[in-house]
Amino acid sequence: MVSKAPEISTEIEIPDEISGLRMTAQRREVYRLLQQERNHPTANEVFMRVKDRLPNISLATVYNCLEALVQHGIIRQVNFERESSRYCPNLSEHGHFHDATTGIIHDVDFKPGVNLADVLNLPPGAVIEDIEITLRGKLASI
Amino acid sequence: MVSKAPEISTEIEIPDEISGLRMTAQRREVYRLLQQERNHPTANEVFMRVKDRLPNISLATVYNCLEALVQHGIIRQVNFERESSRYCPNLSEHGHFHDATTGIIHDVDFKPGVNLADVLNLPPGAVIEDIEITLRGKLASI
DNA sequence: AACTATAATTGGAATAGTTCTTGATATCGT
DNA sequence: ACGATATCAAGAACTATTCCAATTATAGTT
Repeated sequence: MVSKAPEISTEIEIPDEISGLRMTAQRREVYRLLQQERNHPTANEVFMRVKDRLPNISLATVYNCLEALVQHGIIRQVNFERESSRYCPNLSEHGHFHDATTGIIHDVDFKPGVNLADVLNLPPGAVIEDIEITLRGKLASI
Repeated sequence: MVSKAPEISTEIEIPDEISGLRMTAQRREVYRLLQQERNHPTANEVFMRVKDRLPNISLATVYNCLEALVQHGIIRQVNFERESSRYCPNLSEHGHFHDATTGIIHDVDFKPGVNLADVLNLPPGAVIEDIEITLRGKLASI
């Protein structure tokens, strides 16, 4: 028996369980796709792309998987206005810049040491559980 | 002819035109309602309340009015996750804190002198046209 | 390995918010 | 008053998402 050559594939290994969520075949492929294509796809885009590997997967399952992954804090759901939700595997606290010209969504990180309470007049006693910062604009061609 | 006594009503006067948008009866009532009830109503809530004064107004018209007012920068549209859009006459740059316990939405102002670029690592060349900051959490009962 | 209880998946139907369409009505400029 | 244009009303249509019921897969147990 010949020993396997090391894989050249860039495929991302995904364990059997993440944060207490069992990785079924469907969840694994949905998550893998989000890791690979970091362009904030919609559920439907995920559905279409994941069909390459799981031809029988249904859109409902993609929604289920995305919801399970979001619930367990493995991915984040991102909303712009009332457009379809988009999904993103970047868990660090960050916002999004939506380039109106190209439609591309850029992650926007906080500068180090920034504290929201330094910036905003929060209502007294407010305990923040979730932050969503979305910017819309254009990238000036320099 | 007896001269009119000064009106006791708290009714808000609205001119015939705002920012180039002609104020029809429907737009006027929609706008007036938003000025009076600053609790970020949905289109449907606006619809139901505005019917007191314009019993024949349709939901489609409420949507049309809200859209026209938003387009002309007279009111702002506010979105939480994928819930129904809400509308708000507060034009100053501000965010929203959504209290998960009561469902109440609080306006959140920036502290004076704060500049977004000081806080976020924006993509180079980004020209921001619109900012949406939404916070979700709870108000600790003190 | 078979058995059972539980969880996940599927496909289609249902839902909800919003937009579109069409004909009627109001408004503006002449 | 008249024609051109804008707005409105009512309901149909659309779309993203959720729900539902039946099937399939999985994990734990014997």
